[in-house]
Amino acid sequence: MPELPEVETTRRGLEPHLVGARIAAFDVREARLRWPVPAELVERLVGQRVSAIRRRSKYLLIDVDGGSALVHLGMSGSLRFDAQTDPRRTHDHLQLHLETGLLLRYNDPRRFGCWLWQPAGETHPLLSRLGPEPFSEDFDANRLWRLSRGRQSAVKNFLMDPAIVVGVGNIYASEALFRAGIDPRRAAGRVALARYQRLAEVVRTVLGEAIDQGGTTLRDFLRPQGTPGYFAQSLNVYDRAGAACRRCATPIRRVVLGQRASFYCPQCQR
DNA sequence: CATCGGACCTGTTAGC
DNA sequence: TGCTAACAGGTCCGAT
Repeated sequence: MPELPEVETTRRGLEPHLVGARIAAFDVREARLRWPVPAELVERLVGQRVSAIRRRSKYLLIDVDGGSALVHLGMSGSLRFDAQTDPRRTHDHLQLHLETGLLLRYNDPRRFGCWLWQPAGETHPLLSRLGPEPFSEDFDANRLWRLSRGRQSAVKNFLMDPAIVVGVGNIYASEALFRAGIDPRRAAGRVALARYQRLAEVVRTVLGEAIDQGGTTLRDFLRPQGTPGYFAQSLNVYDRAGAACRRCATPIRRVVLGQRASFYCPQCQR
């Protein structure tokens, strides 16, 4: 489900009620996530006060003394604030009881997400090989151009490679390539520098606009307070196969690249 | 190295 | 109405 804008939206929704709160209890109802939830995580979190919540790529880091909970939402994970009296729902696998009385619940039907422990001062192996954040200075056209030379794989797959740049998932890769006018099937090594210039810009603007809109709610994404995101109404190509291009009215096409559905306008994207 | 396919899971929907 | 197959916002890992 979540790409960078949805994770950032989640982070912003958690921040006001989570930072400064002490964790009174941490219930693991189902430890079988992508990797088993380690017992150490429970020991490390209970009794601690949350000092910050950060995001790196699509991971959330909940900081306490001694380290951080490293949280990934996978395809179907979500975090939600509940009152103590709200009943647990199906797939509510974890719950943090805050001393304020709020309950932070982690729901994840497919269990592709993870909750792990990262000791202070260490970088978890999952984070160690990630490329730059899209809003950082390290992400620019030169990087895209340099790293793509000789690459035969589709530029869409290249853009979704977290070693190149983090946070661009299936929705926003299609959307960015539409805005840049680049055919998603084009070999990454056959995209010129000037076009990567445009791509780097629109990756930032599309992600930024999506964050401003609270993310994209296609089926079930909700913010921690229960409200949907509104970026779905701004999508130009994603999930619009057969519909008219908003720019030229040509029917949007769907193709599969790297086993993922990809959408583009055959007229606007070359 | 780059690239590909399979793996991990459950829920929803389209199609017969 | 019921069954089945395809598909879903991620990404790691092993084989080639």
